[in-house]
Amino acid sequence: MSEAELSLRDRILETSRSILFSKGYDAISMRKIAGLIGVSATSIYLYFENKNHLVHTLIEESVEELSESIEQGAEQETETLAKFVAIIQSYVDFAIRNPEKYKVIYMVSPEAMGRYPKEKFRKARRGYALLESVIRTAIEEGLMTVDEPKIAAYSIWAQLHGIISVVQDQRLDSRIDKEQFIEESIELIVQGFLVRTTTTKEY
Amino acid sequence: MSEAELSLRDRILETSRSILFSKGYDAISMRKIAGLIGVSATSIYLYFENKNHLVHTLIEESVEELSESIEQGAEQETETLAKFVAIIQSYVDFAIRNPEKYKVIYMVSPEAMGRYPKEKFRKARRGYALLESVIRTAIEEGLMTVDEPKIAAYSIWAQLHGIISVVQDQRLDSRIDKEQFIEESIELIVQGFLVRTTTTKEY
DNA sequence: ATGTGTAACTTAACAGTGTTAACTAACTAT
DNA sequence: ATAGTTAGTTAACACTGTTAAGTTACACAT
Repeated sequence: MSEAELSLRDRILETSRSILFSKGYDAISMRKIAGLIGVSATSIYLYFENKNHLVHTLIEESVEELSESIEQGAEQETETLAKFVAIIQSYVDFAIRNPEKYKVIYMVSPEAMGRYPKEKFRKARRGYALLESVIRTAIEEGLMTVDEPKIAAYSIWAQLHGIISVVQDQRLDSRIDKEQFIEESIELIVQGFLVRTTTTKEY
Repeated sequence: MSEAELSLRDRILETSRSILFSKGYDAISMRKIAGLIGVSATSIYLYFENKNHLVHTLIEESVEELSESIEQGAEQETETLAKFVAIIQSYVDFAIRNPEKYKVIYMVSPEAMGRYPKEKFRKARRGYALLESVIRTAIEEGLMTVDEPKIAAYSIWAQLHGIISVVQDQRLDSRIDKEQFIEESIELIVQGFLVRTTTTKEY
């Protein structure tokens, strides 16, 4: 099957992704996508309920790629803490290497996506599930002490998301080196989890 | 000066804010704002360069309120670590109590805002500056060990932003209690900063 | 071979968006 | 009184997502 013989549905996705990555989310319009393919704008509605649904499909693709990245990163390590750090590093690396793909994932809020089938979200949860299980193992091995591993996993992810989005949205002070910021932030986040062999100062 | 005698500029801001807080960002349109005031949409352009500039003015208002909240929170405490935690707590409290105001602050990316005068950003930086100075004091007092206080301050803020935005964008697993999530996340973030009296496990 | 049905697409239109250019009415100072 | 400025207006352009109705082409059954 040659390039030109891709199904229209696939060509729509391909073109949307290309606009999204090159000109950003706001540049995506039904007429622009259709125009680039050489088809009428309304044809898109034969394959996608509406624009939201189309974008949602793009999100799924990126989520899948991110999940795979994390899984591959985790596989490289066997020791628990190394695995823990590898997952974190894989997440950040993916975001830095694929800023636009990362951006899509957090573009549409889940409120708007709520209507779509729930099994699609399970894919997205693979990363947390992996992180959560590593945290559970770390607790068993006495390397961490957290009340709720599920909460801890989501908290790590949220903190990382904060770091990444601040960098990608250009909210950082111009005097701060981005790479150094990310590196030191990961260090700080990881430190929050490691077990203390003696008590720390109380506040 | 009665309500009705507010300048048109003020009424535009007031109405925009009210639409923003009640119906969200997407619901703001020049025609809708103008319609509610009883004036033509183009009149808005007599006071604001464009929609972006109008929204930017709203952002400034919220940034100012947030900065004041943080300053007031910090004033309540004298001891360094207590001050440190108070700043963090004030930031989170403001976000939780004023979700819409918090949302505006991060609505428009600074790329689009770059053209506006730089002195407006100094206000926004008051919070970081305060946090940074507390961190410097904490280092002097031997309570923390961080390489770069400025980076540390921005990192904390980014991590907190991640936690808050994940909660507010409804990205949390429905089984997780939001309050517990925030509370434990703050604990984890703070822990990352406290000085260790002995070495922790290496990874 | 002819008619029926359907799939894949089109055109035209609606209601909305931000923004600009040109116009008008009212007030103010010379 | 006249000229200038201020504060607003209307009309229009070029977009946006989305819907309804129409068209074309092909597959299949009689």
